[in-house]
Amino acid sequence: MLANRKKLHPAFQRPLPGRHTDTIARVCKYIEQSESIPTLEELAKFSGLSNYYFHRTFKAITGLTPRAYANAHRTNRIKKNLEGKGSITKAIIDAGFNSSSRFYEKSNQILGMTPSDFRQGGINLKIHFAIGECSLGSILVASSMRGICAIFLGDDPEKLIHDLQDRFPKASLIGGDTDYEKTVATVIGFIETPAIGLDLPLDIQGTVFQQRVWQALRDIPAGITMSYSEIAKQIGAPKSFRAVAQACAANKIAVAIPCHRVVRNDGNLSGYRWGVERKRELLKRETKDN
DNA sequence: GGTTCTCTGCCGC
DNA sequence: GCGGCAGAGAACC
Repeated sequence: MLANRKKLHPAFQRPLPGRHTDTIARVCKYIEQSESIPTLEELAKFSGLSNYYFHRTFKAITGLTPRAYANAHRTNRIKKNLEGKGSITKAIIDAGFNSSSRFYEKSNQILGMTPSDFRQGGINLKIHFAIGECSLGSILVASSMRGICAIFLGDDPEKLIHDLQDRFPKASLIGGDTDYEKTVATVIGFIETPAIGLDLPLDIQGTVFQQRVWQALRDIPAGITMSYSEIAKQIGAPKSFRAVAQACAANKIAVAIPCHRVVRNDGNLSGYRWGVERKRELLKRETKDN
């Protein structure tokens, strides 16, 4: 079943991490230290590569485009700034947004709520959720305004709801919405037949590093598995395989961010937050589909 | 609403 | 391995 683990899928036949890992790491620092988002040209110049090749190399190593990396960093910065004291406008400007009105236009997209709600710990954040049953047991699907923010699997529906409360302690959780049942049905359909894919927006919240790991996971095609250290190499941080494992464990969106496709170096399944038997079953289905 | 920038697929050397 | 073009779409002003 795991014999194809070493085969290089076409998705990975692109500029390989390694040769420019150091350069890209320097570019990442450069982005982090910049007050505003540097242009592609500026970054390419800094790296010594052409715009085109720099862009592809950056994405191959970090899993994010330079713009997406800079945006993710800026989002983290605004969140940090809002946790501190001082005015919201100052927090926005200090994070590198050139005007607060522009930020407000997109605060829902960026924070999922207004900055003042965010400051209060997401007190007005609305999350719709529903519980269903699938062949893997109980399933909870939850969405914020931006998209699916959680998919949990388990045996006990009550426990899944408690988990959701723990993960989003201040949000108002809205259950029993019949419209939302459709979303759950779509997700269940995807779990039963992974080959159909999941064409729903995701609300992926995490640190820049976690997002890089999760993006790398989403790049693993169905039917293929990778090890934690392979993922670490893939994102240009070969020594960070433990952090990769932690990022996998922190994944809140089961199956859609396929952390089940990450296994141990020797091919053993290793752990799975939602039960190793479910991991085995998911991988079995995916190899059957291919 | 026009302009500029970003991103990706494809190709050539 | 690397650079370049074209075209679509997003972001900006």
